[in-house]
Amino acid sequence: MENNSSNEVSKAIIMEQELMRGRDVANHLLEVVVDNNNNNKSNGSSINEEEIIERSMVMSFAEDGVRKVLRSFTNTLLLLNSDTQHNSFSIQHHHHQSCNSNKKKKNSFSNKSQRGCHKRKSVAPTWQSDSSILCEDGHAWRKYGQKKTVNSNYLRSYYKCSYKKEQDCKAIKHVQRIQEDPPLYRTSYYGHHTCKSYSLINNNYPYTKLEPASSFESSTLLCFTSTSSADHNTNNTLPIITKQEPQPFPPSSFSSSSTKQEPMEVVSNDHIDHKKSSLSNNDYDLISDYELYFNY
DNA sequence: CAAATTTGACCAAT
DNA sequence: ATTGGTCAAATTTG
Repeated sequence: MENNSSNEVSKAIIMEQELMRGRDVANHLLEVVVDNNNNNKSNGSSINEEEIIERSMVMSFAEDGVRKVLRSFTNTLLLLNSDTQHNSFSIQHHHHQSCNSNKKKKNSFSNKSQRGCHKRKSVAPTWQSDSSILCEDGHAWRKYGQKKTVNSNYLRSYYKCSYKKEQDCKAIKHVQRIQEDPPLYRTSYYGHHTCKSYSLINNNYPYTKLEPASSFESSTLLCFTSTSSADHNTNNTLPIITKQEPQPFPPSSFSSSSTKQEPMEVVSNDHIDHKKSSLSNNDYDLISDYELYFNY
């Protein structure tokens, strides 16, 4: 029995590692394909026209396919890492017209590196998901801003990959509450992770950790009444439990809404070593009652 | 003390 | 002029 459950645990860990490896490969492949596409466009070499057209069609198809594979990996990781109980959850993909999505290009202007000097991203997110909780997506994020948007009472929080500095990972996400009563949060992801990060299976202390929501909820309600003078502002912030887990590496915590996650060592490509069998011996309820919408 | 978050300033796009 | 996105100083966290 306990043997059985620890089997489940290590199986889940291995599954996740495999997924991450797949994701990394897909990421790499995507870079290659995109690079190739861009090069093809720019150099009008003197091959015959049909060949050019055909090749570009094939490459568009390839890029599209790689993106889909990448999304599948990402989504599966997300599911694997999210808490399962009682949470409605949906994922939506955005189909930007074929390949040439040159969303945020890098700072094409070297001139100034002043504050806030960046291009606005005017493109649909790579993908986004709505969830009744703020669930872990298996990546480490660093919050870098928060803003009230014009048509929402809730603040939008801005996160970038924690490894942006070290690994130049360009992944970004926005999180914003979009609904009050059945609380609903929308997380929009921009770009894919190119970092090697470690993600861990969620343990099973899941939902007990949601307490901050309570203060949030109540203050929101009181907002109209009267004496809740204290904080109007703060009740708009996301009830993120970001108090990130300080633990060094035992993969203990994956609280449902934490956005942080510690580094851990670097991925070893060739072998999966499970040093983590030390973690909780309970078995995990992986995905159970989700509503998932994969619209490919 | 370092590292993460908060918050207002700043900039580009609209 | 307004809005969304980012930076970085100040603050908090641990």
